[in-house]
Amino acid sequence: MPELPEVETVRRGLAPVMEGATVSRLELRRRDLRFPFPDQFAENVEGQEIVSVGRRAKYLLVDLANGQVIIMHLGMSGSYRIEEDAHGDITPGTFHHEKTRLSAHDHVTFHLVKPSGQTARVIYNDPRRFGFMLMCRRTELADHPTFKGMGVEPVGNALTPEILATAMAGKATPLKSALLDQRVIAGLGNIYVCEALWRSHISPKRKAGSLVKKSGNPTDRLIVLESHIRDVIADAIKAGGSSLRDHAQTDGSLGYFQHSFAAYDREGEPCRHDECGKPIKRIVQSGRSTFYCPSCQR
DNA sequence: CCGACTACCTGCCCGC
DNA sequence: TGCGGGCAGGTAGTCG
Repeated sequence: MPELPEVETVRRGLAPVMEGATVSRLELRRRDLRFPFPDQFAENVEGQEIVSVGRRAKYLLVDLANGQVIIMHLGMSGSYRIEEDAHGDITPGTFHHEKTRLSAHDHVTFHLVKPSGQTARVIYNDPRRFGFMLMCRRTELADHPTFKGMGVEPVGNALTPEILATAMAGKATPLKSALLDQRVIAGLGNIYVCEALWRSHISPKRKAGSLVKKSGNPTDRLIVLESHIRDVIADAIKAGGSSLRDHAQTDGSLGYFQHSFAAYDREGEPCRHDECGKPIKRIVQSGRSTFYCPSCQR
C-alpha cells in the first residue's frame, strides 16, 4: 500500500493511541518479516513508554523512553489496526490478547497501557511480508544505513527546484526512474510519480538531464514539476492516502485519493486533461508500470 | 560509482 | 469451476 501519504496517514492514526502509552508486551508471532527482527527486540521494547510516533520518507519511527527508536516499514502490503478496550474492560488477571481475533497474517502485536489505565493493541498485518522492523539508538538514526544519503521530504519547504536540478543534471536516466530514487526525494513511489508527471504534462521517458539548463539551473518545466510533486503529495495526505486492494487505515476506514488518480492504473481510459481525452498508456520502466498520456505528456 | 535487473512473498484477477 | 500467468504501493543485493 504505502508511499509517503499512506505512511503519514498511518502515523496519524497510530500517534494518538501510542504516544504516552507503555508497551506492556511485544508479541512476535514469527521470527522475521522481510528481515529477522532485531536481537532482544521484545526485551528492548517491553516496559518502555512511547515518546512519539514519527515518520521519515516511507518509514515510521517509534521513539521509546530508553532512547531507542523502532524503524518500521510497511513494504507493499503492511497495515496496522488498532483495538482499544473501553475503560474497565479488563479485569485484573485477564490477558489482553484474549480479546483479539487474529487473522493469518497478523505478525506483531504491541500491547499498550495508556496513562489512564486504558489498554489497547496495535496489530501489524502483512501478507507479503515485505515490511520490516529495525531498531537503533535515536542518536544514531541519521547515520543508520537506511537513512544515510536519503533525499529530502516532498512536504514542507525542504524540496526545491534547485535540489532537483542538482540531482538530475547530466543524467540520461528516464525522469521516472530519477524521481523514484529515494536518494533524491524520499517518500515518492510509483503512484505519485506518475500523477505528478501527468499534472506537469511531462513524459516519464524524458531524460532527467533534459530538465536542467546548461548553467545547472532548473528549467521552467522542472519548476512546474517540483510544485506538482509537492501538491500531489499534499492532496493525497489530505485525502487520507490511497486505498488500493485491501488496504485500510488504522481504524479500518479507507483513504480516497485513488478516486483522484488521473494516470495511475488508468490504462486505456481517457486522459483527463481538457481537450485531450486520448487513452492513458501503460509502459514498463525499470521493471515497473508507468502510466501516462503519450499525447499531452511531452 | 551508476543503473538495470532480480529476489523476496502472497493474493487477486483474468483468460483459457 | 480450476489452473496458470501476470501483476501489485517496496527495498536491497547482485551484476555489468
